[in-house]
Order: sequence, then structure tokens, then C-alpha cells
Amino acid sequence: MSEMLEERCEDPCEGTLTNSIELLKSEMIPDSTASGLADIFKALGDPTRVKIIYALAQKELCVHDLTQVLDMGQSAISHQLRYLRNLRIVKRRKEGKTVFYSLDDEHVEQIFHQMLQHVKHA
Amino acid sequence: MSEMLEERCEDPCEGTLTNSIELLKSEMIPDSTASGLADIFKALGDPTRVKIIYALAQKELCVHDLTQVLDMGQSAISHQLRYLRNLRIVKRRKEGKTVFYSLDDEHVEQIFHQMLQHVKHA
DNA sequence: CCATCACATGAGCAATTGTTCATATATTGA
DNA sequence: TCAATATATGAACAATTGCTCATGTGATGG
Repeated sequence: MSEMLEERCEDPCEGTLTNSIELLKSEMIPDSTASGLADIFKALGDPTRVKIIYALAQKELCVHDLTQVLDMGQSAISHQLRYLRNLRIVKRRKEGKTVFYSLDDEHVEQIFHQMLQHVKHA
Repeated sequence: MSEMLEERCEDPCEGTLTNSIELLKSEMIPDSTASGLADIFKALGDPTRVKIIYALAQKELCVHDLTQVLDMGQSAISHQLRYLRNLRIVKRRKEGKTVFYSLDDEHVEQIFHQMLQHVKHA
């Protein structure tokens, strides 16, 4: 019944009907979900990590390869790989001294390419 | 033919065949594209902005509404809306004193929801 | 015109981020 | 065992970020 009660009370600015806002508020995304979502997007929100993911989408590569392809220091690459690995976006495979990295989340990879097309088409 | 030439030359660590790396390097994503891609992902990579986008995906809302739904200060919301507007993720519509915001990029909205499902299903 | 409301914006500040530097760990071959 | 190679990691530091506070702008009604 209270859904029918529209219009302002005493205070100004309802924007939209106040009850509707209460409803929206109750159906809001949980904080933990919002943070989890933000964490993955944040991982994709850096040029270096974008390049790493782009390169790994072509083929599995070791750390040294990535330093060549991105023309960056080994330490910087390693730090970013750890970052991406913590979020299960990339995975490792050891072979003797060298460690090969590859993408570990097909869905994220798919979304990455969708956004890439979107940006290129802009 | 050079694709058949595997194995190391004089210097150590090829990871993968050296020529293959040169090829990859030449087919690498341009810096500007990587930055543009990172910029959009970065915009989605913050819990506050995630919540704003989630709310606006339900319906058009004014700034005051968003402060209620997110339980945050008006200034913080305004700053984030400007951020999102600069990237054309949201758009404005003025009606008297109040300004209504809504999503302005269906593709980004679609990707947002895909990632949301992915995170919830994790 | 003036007060009020809705929103925008600049400055400032603490927190986070991405890189470099130095060093640690691990694997291999002599 | 020792040296070399491949990668990982901690500390440090500059740059960026997201918020708050104070104030500015623009529209409305009295």
C-alpha cells in the first residue's frame, strides 16, 4: 500500500519519488560485491597490465619475453604478474628456471576483448 | 621458414623463439589504445563508481537520489559523476534545479553486467 | 533582489599505486 | 660447491586517487 504514497513529505528534493529510492536502496548491490567487481576492473585499469594481458592472449610467455615485448624492467613485470595472479587472471607454469604465464580466466579474457573492440571502434 | 628455427642462439633465455617475440612485439597493442582501454576499466575499478553505475542501470537518478542510495556526501558523488561523464559512461539531463544522470554507453553497461555476473558466480 | 535549494568545483590531505633499486630464492651446469 | 641465469620480493619514493571542506554557480519562489 505504501507503494502508492508518492510525493514529497516536508523536506525538499525527492528527485524521484522517495519510496522508490528506498526500494532502490534495499535492492542495492552489496558492498562486498561492489568491491569484488571493482577489484577485477581495477586490475584491467592500468596500461601495463593491459599490455601484459594483450600479449598473453596471443600466447603463453615467460617473464623475460614480457620484458622484451613491453620494453620494461623485469621487476615491474614480475610485480604486475603477481598482482594479476592474485586475482586469478593469469596463471604460472614452471619449466626449469623459467616461468611461463598465461591467461587463467576465459570470461575475463572475453570481456577484455569486447572492451578492446569497443575502444578501437570509438 | 624461420618459424622452424627453434632453440637458442648465443644469449640465454629465449623463453620462446626469439623471432616469435619480435613478431609479437610488432603486433603489440599501441600505447594509446592500451591507455584508452585502461582508462575505461579504471573508471569501473572503484566501489563508489560501481555502485553509481549499478544504481543508474536501474533507473535515471538525480545527484541527491544517489547521495541517499549510496549514503555518501553530495560532493563526493558529484566528483565521481563528473569523472564518469568525462568518459561518456554517464550523461546529464537538467530539469529545473535538479540534474538527472543516466548511463550513456550501452556497450559498457553490458560489459559491466557481464562482469557482475562473473563475480557473483565466483 | 534575495534567500534557498541543487549541484559543481578547487584546494588540500591521507591513502593507494606503479616503478626502481637492491637483494633473495631457485634452478642449472661446470 | 660455485657461478650464472630466471624470477620474486621488500623497501622506498613520486605520482595518482578519492574524499572532505569551503565556496561558487544557476535556477526558483517569495
